[in-house]
Amino acid sequence: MNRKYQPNEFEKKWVENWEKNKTYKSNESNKTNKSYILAMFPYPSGAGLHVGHVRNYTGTDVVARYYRMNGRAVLHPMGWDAFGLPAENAAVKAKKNPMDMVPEHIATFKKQMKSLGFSYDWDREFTTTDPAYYKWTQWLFIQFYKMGLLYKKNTPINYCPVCKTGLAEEEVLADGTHERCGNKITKKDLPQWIFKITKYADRLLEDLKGLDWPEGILAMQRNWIGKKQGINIDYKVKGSKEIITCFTTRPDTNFGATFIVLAPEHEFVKKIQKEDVKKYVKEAASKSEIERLAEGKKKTGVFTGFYAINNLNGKEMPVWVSDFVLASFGTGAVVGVPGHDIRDFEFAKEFGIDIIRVVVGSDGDKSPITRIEQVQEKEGIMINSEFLNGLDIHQATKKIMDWFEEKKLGKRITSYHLRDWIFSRQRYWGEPIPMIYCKKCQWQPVAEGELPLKLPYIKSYEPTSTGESPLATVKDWVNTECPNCHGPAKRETDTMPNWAGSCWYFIRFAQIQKSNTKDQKDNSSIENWKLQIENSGNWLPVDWYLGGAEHAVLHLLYSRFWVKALYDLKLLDFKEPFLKLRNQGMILAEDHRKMSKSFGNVINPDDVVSEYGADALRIYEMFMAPFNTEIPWSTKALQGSYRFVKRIWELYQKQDRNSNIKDQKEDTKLVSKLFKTIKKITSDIPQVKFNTSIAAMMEFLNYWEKNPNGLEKENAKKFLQVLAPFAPFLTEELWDSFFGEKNSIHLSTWPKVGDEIIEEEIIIPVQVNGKFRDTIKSQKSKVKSQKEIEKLAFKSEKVKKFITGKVKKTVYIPGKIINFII
RNA sequence: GCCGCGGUGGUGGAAUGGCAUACACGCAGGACUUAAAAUCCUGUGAACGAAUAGUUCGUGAGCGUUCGAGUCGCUCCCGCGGCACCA
Repeated sequence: MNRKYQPNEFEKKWVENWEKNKTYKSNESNKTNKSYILAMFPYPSGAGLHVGHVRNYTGTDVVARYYRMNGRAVLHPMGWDAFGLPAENAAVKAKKNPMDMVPEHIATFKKQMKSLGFSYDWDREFTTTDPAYYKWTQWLFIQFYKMGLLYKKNTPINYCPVCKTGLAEEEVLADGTHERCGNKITKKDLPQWIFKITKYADRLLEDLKGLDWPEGILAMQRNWIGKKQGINIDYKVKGSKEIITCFTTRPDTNFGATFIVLAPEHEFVKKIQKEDVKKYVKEAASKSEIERLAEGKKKTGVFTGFYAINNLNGKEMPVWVSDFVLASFGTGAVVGVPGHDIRDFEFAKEFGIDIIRVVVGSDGDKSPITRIEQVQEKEGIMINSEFLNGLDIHQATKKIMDWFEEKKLGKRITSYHLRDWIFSRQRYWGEPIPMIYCKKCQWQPVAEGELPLKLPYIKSYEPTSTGESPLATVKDWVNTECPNCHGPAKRETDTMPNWAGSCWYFIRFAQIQKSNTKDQKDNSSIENWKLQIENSGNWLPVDWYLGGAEHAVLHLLYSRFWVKALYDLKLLDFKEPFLKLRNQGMILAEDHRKMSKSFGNVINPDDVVSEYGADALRIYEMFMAPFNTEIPWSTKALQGSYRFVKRIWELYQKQDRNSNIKDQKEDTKLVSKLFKTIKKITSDIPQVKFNTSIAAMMEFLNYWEKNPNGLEKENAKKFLQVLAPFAPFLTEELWDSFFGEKNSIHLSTWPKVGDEIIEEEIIIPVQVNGKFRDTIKSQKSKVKSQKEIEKLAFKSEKVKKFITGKVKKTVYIPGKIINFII
């Protein structure tokens, strides 16, 4: 009768049982009643599952279980993101081939995930390194190439000298280091496959409006896309046929323009034969971007000897060269307005260039600008600007843009911070790029029938310093024939970045259905793609996506881009991959540092499971803090969650399981409290408020323990049901062994509770002059009238002593509060 | 500098504009025990106070709106994250 709580005794049994019965198999869906609930799939590292993974996957699992019990068709799959630098670097370190190592890591991850009771439909599992998967990744690459979204170009790119590969802008952190390995990035000229993501900049920005994503992530994507409205203004150069075009967002200040600055890489600069200019350009080129930044903001520069003419007033503006102007932004040429731009001011001061005030700000200061504090970058009214005088800067901007465009001296331009996506990696462990180079026919895609283009198993896969991937040395792989003219040709030897596989994996989960893969042709072709989408059961797009915020401008941006391109190819009928996104916060170590092997502060979930059971770990991680909050681990607090789980177990053991419902007298207050708890959990889970769900259950348990037999059987079962998403093992065991239920609790129907049953005492605070003085009890269903409340309030000593004068006004909100103003 | 998020007990945190500090951890006292662990019970924002009487103060600071503000508005301060010689 009195079984002790020993989770290890039954957790394993249920893992096997759920697997055998395919309890979590995705059922048929239809568009109106489906929930595709997805956690960002992991890179299976050798370290095994981290407690941070457990937090993310438990939260996602709670949501999936909740919707499943609420009668929705749920797709909740899991797979492995195994290509890329981390896997390869780990393999190099372990002196193993990644192709051998990855399956071992996956086996560990999978075993750990199962022990934690995540309700995945394992029939849909796959790995991005499976040729059966990446043949489609390659096929998609070819479709994008054919639609003109990819081009190959020799260009200076960010290069990690330690990882020996080129990188995308998004992979370089603000401090100039590589986001994977933390080493400093350099620049290197390499021929690259480049994705025209900038073509989609506007749509990537616009469509953010319809997404239910955290504000911070939306802001980061908006910033990263960095859309700016401005104008390109053409300036004639005195004594030359050259025209210098400058991009500016502040043409309103153009009457204050006193100089022009060109980037050292600017085309016009290359034509200048002046010795000091050549010297300056050479020096600038030898400095890396990081060195330039390290020099601080002190302005350097050299005068070209040329003057440009300001179209507005004929003023001659000296043309300078300076490395503070970036060739990669705008036109690589800037018109200097030192009165109204801090950098321009610094430059003008440094080289004794004129400063003209053209805007008066809210401080009313009209005096000449001589100090940096006077530089007026903000709102204001135009002066010294002829036909703009008296306008505010926004009106002036519009007016002068119109003026420039009418005179054909300028053109409105939208600029973006977003750069095209560098897609080549000079590494072994990635999808081979399915392109062939023929001297006669140039670049040709691999024939669809040839896919997958398999990554050869090779011994020395370590990165090289030649600027080529190790595949370049595999001669019989490289040398091939041209798909077009059948002459001799060479394969592309660079591979795709680790983001490629994760760009569309959520689509694959929906496509794969074990039952039909055998009959269904899986060869990469448009027909098969469309067939698989048709047969995919309307799961797409993803309804709930949960994962870390670190992917804000990487995976999340790239996936959105691919989906939009696929929509344009009519290969998908939706434009956004992830409708709702939620981030989980990081779990720090107990010492408030990051968990790291080198600090020796890592918590292994396996150890926690074997000591406290999976349910206690799940409950703890959901209870420790709001889901998106960064929080240090606490073993003490974990023990508190363990006590909670154990007390539930023991409470059910105490109950008299043979008692008949009719014999038992229910404690109506307890039932009312239970229903209130159920209501709270029902509304909390979809809001990702797992911590307060558990607090509510704890509160209820504290109360229930005073009268263990106070609930009849059906109600005692309801408590288990709302606990089930959080503690799947314990609830299933009690459901089965205590209540003798034949079907899984996880497929049972979520308890419904109406308002009418919740009868409870409510407390009405009494305030005098807004200060709380006493309380009056009332019934929720029969709230007392103002007169009754007033009568009771005036009887209270606590209230009476503060009513020192006449009551001027009484504020009574029925059922809420009464406030006497004296 | 710009963008986003936050600041509540010793700690993690709770609170549709209406009893601030739920729930948990920790701590203190007690029960059980030869003892410890485990478990259970009680207490636990601060100040004054013998008090589990009572009063005052109290959600980063200051104003404001309101009968009433942790919550709404304004001005700051601090912390975290992202971006940045971006014209």
